[in-house]
Amino acid sequence: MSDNKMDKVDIFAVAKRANVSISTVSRSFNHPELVNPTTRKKIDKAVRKLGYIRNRAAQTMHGIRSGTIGLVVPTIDHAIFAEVIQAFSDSVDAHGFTIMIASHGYDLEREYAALRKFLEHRVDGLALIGEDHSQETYELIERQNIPAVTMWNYSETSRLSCIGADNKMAGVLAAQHLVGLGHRDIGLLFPPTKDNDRARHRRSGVQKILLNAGININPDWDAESTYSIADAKSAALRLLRSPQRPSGVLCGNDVLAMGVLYAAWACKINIPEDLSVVGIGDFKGSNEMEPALTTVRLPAREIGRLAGNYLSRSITGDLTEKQRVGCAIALIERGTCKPHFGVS
Amino acid sequence: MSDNKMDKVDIFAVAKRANVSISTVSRSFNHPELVNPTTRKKIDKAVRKLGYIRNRAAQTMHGIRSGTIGLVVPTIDHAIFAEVIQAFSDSVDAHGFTIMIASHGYDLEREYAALRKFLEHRVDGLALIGEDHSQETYELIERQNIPAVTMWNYSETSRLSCIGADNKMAGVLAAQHLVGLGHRDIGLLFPPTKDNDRARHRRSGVQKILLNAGININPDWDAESTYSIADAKSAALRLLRSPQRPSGVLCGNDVLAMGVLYAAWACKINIPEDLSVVGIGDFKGSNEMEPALTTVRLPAREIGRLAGNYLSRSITGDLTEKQRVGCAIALIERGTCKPHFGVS
DNA sequence: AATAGTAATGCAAATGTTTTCATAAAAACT
DNA sequence: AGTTTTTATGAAAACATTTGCATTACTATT
Repeated sequence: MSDNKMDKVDIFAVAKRANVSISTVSRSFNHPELVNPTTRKKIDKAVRKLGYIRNRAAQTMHGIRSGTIGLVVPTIDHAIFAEVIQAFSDSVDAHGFTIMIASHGYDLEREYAALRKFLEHRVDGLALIGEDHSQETYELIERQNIPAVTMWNYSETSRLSCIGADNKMAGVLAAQHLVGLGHRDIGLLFPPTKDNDRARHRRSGVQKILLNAGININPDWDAESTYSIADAKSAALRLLRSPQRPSGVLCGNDVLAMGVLYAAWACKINIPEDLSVVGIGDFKGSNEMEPALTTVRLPAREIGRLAGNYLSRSITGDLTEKQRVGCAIALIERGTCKPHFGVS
Repeated sequence: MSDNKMDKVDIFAVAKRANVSISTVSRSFNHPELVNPTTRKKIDKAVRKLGYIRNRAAQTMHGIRSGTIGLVVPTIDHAIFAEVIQAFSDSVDAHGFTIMIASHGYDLEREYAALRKFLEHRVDGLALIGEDHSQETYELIERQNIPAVTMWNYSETSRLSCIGADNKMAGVLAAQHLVGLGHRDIGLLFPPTKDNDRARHRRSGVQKILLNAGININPDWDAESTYSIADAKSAALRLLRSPQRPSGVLCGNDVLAMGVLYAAWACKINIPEDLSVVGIGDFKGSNEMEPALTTVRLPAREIGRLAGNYLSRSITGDLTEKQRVGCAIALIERGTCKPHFGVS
């Protein structure tokens, strides 16, 4: 056998086969310009023959970066997080980093545990979602000497670097649109706001506008749903079947809005003639629905990309300051809203 | 300052502060029963005071497992992969492993590169999607001494362990259903099948049934679309606007089917009265559509969970043999199909 | 031809752990 | 009280690399 896969193949094996010292082998990887091209060729050949793969753990022990970034999200299985993860991943991948990922299911204790594990692996940077984290988590991150960034949230006073959008403003825009169209009987469909600053801020934006307009929310029309179409649809069904139903519904995000659309069809309620619906997020597919969903656009891919870049560049030392980026958001008028002139 | 965050805090720092040797510190982590409870307390206190976090890289160098698993998927931002990733993640997380993730965008060279990186990090196991991989990739994996599993595909003769479903059968079930309802003018909407065994096998199952039934596919009705609602909708729009349109459409997966549904609504074609649609996958939300989507159920979460368990247990040594698991699939009749009795 | 400079390589220390082996102290037996 | 056993701890080697320093062998300069 030419390749004896049983013997461990480390840098010594390569050195032996190429008839050089391990220093030379190491150098030919890390500073190829310092080694004679002929020698380099011998080494490359030995490497290929033996199937040698460098041991990053050993490098990391030297204080060399691990080349990994830790990413913790509430859940992966989420249209919106999947999109941001993808963009983030593409971005850090381009810089040569490898992602470690974990999801905590909106449990901040699990989030803390995941971060600890990442730190044991000596990740070079950390990325999180939103600004709701345990005190312990914040302290843990600040104690380390590595960059960290949160995505989706934006605030001038955030404790960590953030790249996101003003969620309160998103709620404001959504509510203003519906109110501006003359709606006063407005239903709400939001996710639970505990440990979820994005949902909480959106909701508070909505409430501010409704308050200003002198509209108060009928408790029957104040629905809650987890992020799941099935859940959203059944919550919306209850809402739409209440004695009198609202003329418009504001949703915490597009998936919930989709649930409302389905529920409306199931009840033979026409959209937008009989009911106006506004989402938040502008997920993939929201533009393709029939009618297309009116929503507030939050640029998921841009956020992921910018965060990935920021983190990568902070790690390599190109960037040193904390950064707070608020991406532009805008109401996208499509087909799910109509002016309302009914009796109030 | 009590916590001098500037000095590097390693096991020596802890030992010094607790007035013991590093051996004792190490032991108190790995074999706590061997160290005096009083000493242990001192050590714990020093650990907390210093914010010490163990260095997994150093442990890994010792031949101790890295505690990581590498997962490569075509894309993360995909309803179906997101679901399988989530289930896989939850499952390996329960076993204490951390996931490294990468996506290759259906480019097998990038897949190979991602696997190499994982191996540099000395992952304890590998998970991939499907059976279409480069020769190099297979050889790379087989050369290593770690377990690997592929998800979504199933075959008695797969080169690696697999946990998935018989995709050809999925195509067969979908086609049989439509043919069984009397449809003979059948359109197809499939993703590109290059380097995608799942799509290819589904399609071949469909073709087998259509051939048996003496139906051949009108080239105008043989549409292709990437996995994106926008793409699927516009492809479906072209299909439905062709001179004569089919009475039924078979789709490579549920997202494409959703595109067809949207396209149909846009064309004022009633479903299922004027057009029958069958998907494959039974994604989250497929049951909530109006009408609910008739599809072939593939158990994404189960696949992810089983694969995670299999890999974890193979790593810890509980399991040693290669495994090939075919999960049950079934046609789920819902609201998007109707018998067809028109002229053929 | 002698000297200085440069290119290529090797030696050995360092990195942060775990673990084996040795040793000391304490506890349990006669 | 002396011996054996048990418990608790430390010293040092091992893990797979990188890198500063030393050394050797060329090449160019006087």
